[in-house]
Amino acid sequence: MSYPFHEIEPKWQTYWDDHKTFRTEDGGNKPKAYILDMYPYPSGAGLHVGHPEGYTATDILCRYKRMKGFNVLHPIGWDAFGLPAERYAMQTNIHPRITTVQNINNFRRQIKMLGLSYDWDREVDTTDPDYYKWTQWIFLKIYNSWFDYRIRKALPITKLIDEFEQEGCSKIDCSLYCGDDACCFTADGWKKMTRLEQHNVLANFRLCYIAEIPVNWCEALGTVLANEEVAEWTEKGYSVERRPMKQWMMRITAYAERLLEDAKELDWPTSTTEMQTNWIGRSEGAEIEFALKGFDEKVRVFTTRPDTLFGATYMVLAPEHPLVETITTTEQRIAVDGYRNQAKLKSELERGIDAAKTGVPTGGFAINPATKHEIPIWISDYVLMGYGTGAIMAVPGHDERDHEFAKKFNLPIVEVVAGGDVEKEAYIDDANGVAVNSANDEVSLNGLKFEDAKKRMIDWISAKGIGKGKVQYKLRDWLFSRQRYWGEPIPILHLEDGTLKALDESELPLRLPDLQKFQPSGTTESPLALATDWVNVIDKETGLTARRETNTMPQWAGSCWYYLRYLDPKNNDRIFAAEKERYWMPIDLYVGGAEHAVLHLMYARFWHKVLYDLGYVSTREPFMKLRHQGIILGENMKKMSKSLGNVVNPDDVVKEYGADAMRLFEMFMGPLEEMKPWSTRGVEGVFRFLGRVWRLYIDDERRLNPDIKSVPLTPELERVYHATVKKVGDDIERLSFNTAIAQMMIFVNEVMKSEVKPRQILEPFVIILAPFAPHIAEELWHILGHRQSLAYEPWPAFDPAKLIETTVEIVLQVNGKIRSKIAVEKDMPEHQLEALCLADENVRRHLDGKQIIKKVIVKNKLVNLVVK
RNA sequence: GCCAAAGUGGCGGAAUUGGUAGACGCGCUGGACUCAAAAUCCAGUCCGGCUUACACCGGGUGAGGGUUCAAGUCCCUCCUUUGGUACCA
Repeated sequence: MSYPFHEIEPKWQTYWDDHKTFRTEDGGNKPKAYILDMYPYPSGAGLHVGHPEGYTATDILCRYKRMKGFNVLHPIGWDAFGLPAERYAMQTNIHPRITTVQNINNFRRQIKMLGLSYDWDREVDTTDPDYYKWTQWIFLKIYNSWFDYRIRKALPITKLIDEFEQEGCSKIDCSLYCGDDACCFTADGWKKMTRLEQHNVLANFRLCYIAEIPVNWCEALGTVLANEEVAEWTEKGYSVERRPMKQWMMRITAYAERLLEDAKELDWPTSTTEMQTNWIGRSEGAEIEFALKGFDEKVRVFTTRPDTLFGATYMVLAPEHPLVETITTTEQRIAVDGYRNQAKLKSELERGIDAAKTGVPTGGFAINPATKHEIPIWISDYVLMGYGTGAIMAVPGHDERDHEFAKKFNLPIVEVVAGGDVEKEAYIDDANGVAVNSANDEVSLNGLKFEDAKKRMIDWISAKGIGKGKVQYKLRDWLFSRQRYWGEPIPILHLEDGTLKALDESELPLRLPDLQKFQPSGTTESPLALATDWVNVIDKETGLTARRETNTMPQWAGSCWYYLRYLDPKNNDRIFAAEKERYWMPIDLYVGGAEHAVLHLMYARFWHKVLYDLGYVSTREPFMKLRHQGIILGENMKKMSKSLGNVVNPDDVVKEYGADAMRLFEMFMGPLEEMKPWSTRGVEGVFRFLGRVWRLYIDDERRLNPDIKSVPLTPELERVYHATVKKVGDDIERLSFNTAIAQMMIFVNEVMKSEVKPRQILEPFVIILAPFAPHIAEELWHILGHRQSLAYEPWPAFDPAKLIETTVEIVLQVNGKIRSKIAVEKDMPEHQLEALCLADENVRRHLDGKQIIKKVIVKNKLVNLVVK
């Protein structure tokens, strides 16, 4: 007979809803625990078995923590903007709002069906204007801020204007903001600028800005994609081309150093921290200026090996480098233009696939500042415009790529670090190499190892004013705009005088206009461009005509801060109350998919740091502890997919075995973070376990099993009970749910075997079971005579004294091999153990005729005799 | 190529600090109950040898080496799988 999960699961779900059992108060005397799931994108396909894995894990921890006396914040919401809903609208003309609401309703039904203990009063939906009002509000905060490198933090742009008015830009290193166009001005100079001029200067400083950059444009989707999104869509068969477009960017690069540093204090999977570190890609080196033969312009290069400057025998520019135009000679013009046109057609990815070196000489020459030699300047697509300065000094003796290129095009190779054979291959050992052939009238690196040589070279170029030490990052600014309808409108006006104007906070939310059609605009603008009434406005303040920004925000925007809105989800006056933020933050545990290792998790950290600098949040980092749930494969060990027909639908599993069995199985499969296959047999296994639990407590008449009585405990039952309380608690704390479940099975097996079923351990066992299988536990608790939910019952205590076994098994070894086992009293002194070992018949057989040369005795564990 | 994580029975996995490898579950085998089946319960189940049996012996945690009285666990080399990355100067 199976137990009536069909009846009891909906019953308790209704009870929890009606009683708002899991509503959380802000504050109080209890210690707090903020335990967060990555909220889902509510797709039309409904919940996948992968979702409940992470959700069940956190749910168990939350239910346990409540019993341990914590005030637990455990919310859920919907990441509901996004391309799938919009694409569906393009096909059907059904407003994405409608499908989004339907999908959310379905997801909510499925999540409730699993008995997850969320505080539903805190549900958020990123597409709700009351939510995206605050996404836009953060956008404005970021737009109206700049990063002050002197104190390494963001400040309101008004502070910068004040400074400009007082002392111009004299105290600021403008090259960090304006690059080569650094336009230095005095306070007077600032005041004399026109509105537009001032606007343009400030644009260089803002954390959010518009730039014309080559982007990944997808014609079929009618939108640009971030570099990191390209792979996802090309896999689905969409093609992407590179074209320069004006796009909104966020200056995440300003935070590169802090993102790197603060990651050290996080309890995250090493692979995830590692991926972020690689993504940021910090490297230390120098920027060096090379003079051009016959031109006044200089070329700047970035190198991590300034110690090899004497070995730079040629230079390579990226095909898109602006100076290519200037230096190309008439003889080389045709070849250079041809090569540049070819390079333009290739994406960065395609350039990488064909690793064979190509390139053409420009005919121009640069002067190596150390050797004074004229070195030829080539262009090649192995130099990327997007990294460093888009130009390199080529040192074929000590760089593999330069070596390959030099070999192919017969360029000179000079050894400047001794230790290898530079004719054969580049010698790149920076730990052992010693500088040679590296001296001129002013400086010599000869005899120095890498670190010293590098330092001396940087000192020299700095003194000469032709370069400086520099830290370079791979990380690029965040491409923030998308040509979509179904996203947060960017609250910016383009005024007719060419300036941008941010909306005032009081004008938020800037709502999406309703559209009749959801087709792409036909231009590179989003469908919002078609909403002419919405787009064209008059700016009240200046009276100028204006156009609204038609780009919308990327899907990451809403998820960059949703964890903060949960703290105070209904607040209409503020993004959240400061005291609530101080009470709840930071997040104690964050669980979600590893696919968000760099994107979501880095963008969210970035926004958090800006909000921290501006004083809105009190912690440097949002997510103190992070874990990823592993992917659940299909029964055939392959990734679940519709085409393979191995997708498991939670609705079917719950229908057949119930939510408790589903939860239990997902946790019993193996370690949370590992990849593991679904197994219907496995579900049946835990389902049988729940059936055993039911029959242990309940007789055929649905009454309490009459064998459950207040009777004295046997020592065996007492020990297994206390061991279970301890192990299940410990295992939940370290998210080792599979072993916790195994221990509960051991307990139930023991009690089933026993004639006596003492109420004093069976009653608290229901509490131990409850975090894992809450419905059956509530029902048993009820039948045991309680009239309230067990959600806040205290977690049972265990008595460590009861765990100690009075007898222990001692392993007797000879030469490390087990020869016998004996049961002895605990803490038997070593000399007695030794005596018993020597007396053991089987041990003696192996000692026969041999000499004992060493005795290893570990109390309560083993005796090992070493013989010869 | 580079970086990271991981390789344990027929299967999913356990072994938290160097100290009894294989907990728990699945599957399988045998038995009980039943007219029969399902369900349930009991027993066995790493591989091999020997044995009526209890026992006993040998081997065993991807491969090979090392440290140690003792290694799934620590060190070195290699192989495989998964994830990330892709000329980042």
